[in-house]
Amino acid sequence: MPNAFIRKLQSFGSLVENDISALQGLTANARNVPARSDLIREGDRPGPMFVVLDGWAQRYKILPNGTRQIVAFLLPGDACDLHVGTLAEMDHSIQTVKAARVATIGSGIMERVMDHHPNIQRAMYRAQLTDEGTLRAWIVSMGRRSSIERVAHLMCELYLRASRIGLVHGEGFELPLSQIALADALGMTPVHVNRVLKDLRTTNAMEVRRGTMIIANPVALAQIAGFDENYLHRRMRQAN
Amino acid sequence: MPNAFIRKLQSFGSLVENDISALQGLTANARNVPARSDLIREGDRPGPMFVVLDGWAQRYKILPNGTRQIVAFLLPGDACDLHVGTLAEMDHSIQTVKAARVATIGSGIMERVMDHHPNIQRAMYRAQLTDEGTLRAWIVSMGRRSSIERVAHLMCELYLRASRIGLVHGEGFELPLSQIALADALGMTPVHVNRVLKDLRTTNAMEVRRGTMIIANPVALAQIAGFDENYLHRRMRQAN
DNA sequence: CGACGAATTGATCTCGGTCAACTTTGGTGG
DNA sequence: CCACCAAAGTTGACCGAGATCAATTCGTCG
Repeated sequence: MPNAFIRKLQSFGSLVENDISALQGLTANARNVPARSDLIREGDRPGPMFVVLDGWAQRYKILPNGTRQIVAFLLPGDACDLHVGTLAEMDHSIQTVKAARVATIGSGIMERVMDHHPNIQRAMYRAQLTDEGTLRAWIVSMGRRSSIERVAHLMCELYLRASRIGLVHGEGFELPLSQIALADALGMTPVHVNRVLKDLRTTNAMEVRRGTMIIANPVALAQIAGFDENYLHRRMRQAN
Repeated sequence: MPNAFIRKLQSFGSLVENDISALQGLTANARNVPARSDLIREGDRPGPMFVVLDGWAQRYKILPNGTRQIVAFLLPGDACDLHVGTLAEMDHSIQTVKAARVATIGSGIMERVMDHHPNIQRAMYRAQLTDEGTLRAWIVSMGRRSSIERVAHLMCELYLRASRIGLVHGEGFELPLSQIALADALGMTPVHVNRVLKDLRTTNAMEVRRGTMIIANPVALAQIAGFDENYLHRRMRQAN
């Protein structure tokens, strides 16, 4: 079975045998990385591109006042584009959340492969657009949603993404995020995240137990999140 | 002189004569669009891709509760990628802010051109990555910056972007955004935007007069915004 | 067992939102 | 050229969602 990166790209456009073996070659050097290791740090010169084959990672930025903002979660199959030499230095860091398996693709190599494999090029471009959509959704959440809506929305997003890559088993999936991490992703304080989670738990919408998120009532959760009805149903159905 | 779109792509990688004439052909059908016209609406099927050649546009989303979140500003040269058929329907709308000149590139046509022009492909990909960086910066602002920092940061961003495309004249540049629009971009209320602008005005950092933003003290503004010192200096210098 | 990080809960505070009035600006038509 | 109108800007009074501060409790791992 092809790895998570290949599977993700395949979902964005058909790849031929030749494309797949190229990707296989690119990711052959995958290594295991322990939890909470920085793959690259803010200020570093953008180096290689990383691909998460297994486990979770996150992009984050530490502000001058010491607070942290997580800007994206990277699930298996996700690639960390590093501005491919456009920028002089990284404006944020990338770190594993839990133990992960990540492949490293030397800068320039990916571009060369894309030049020779239009299918890969196209799939990467589309993956990029999808990521952008996720970023926009985060901005909407942070700007105009209440804290409970924000939490619910992030959970819906993660649930959807997890289910697309086959990480949902039964009613739940592994959520290796502390309340501190959630707070830093949602622009809230850990204390308030805790209270909101309690709310969601007592209203039987969802629950996090020992690193596993359980969505007891997906419809209720999506309604709290303010998911567009149509959007929700289409996606939730196709996901299952 | 090539149009703003071509100039922007050139800044991301060299284009040959052949590439440029292809782009010229793509944007030959540019038309004038009055202010506040929707180019495409949430729920529409993603159609063509739009390129702003002159004027301002914005991406925004209206939430179920009626509030609006602006997710990006599009300046001359910026393209509105529309998920190229990945998504069944738009999850946000795109609208002109002021009278603008926009070219329409049929869906599929851009992909075909990119397949035949690797230089364009590469430049588009890099432009995409840059846009993503901007989105991440917005998330950081909304999550972890105070209202005055947020306002100052957005102003720094717009100033930088305007200066890169030659829109800064003397100490200021045209800012066709009402306080309502700023509020919707920053996740604040118009009332509070007004107060923050007053603050910035009385501390002589910056000022908006009749649609023109004047940065009296760029260093002070950047300090308020929490711009990374190095980042600031490098960029601000290269911009002038 | 001991210890440290994370989760939980209560008390209190504050930044920014809400509500409401009034002023300024810019555009339109008589 | 001015009267009028709508939209945007401005200001004050008050409120509340979420932050802050602080104290336990819980879980896990050496």
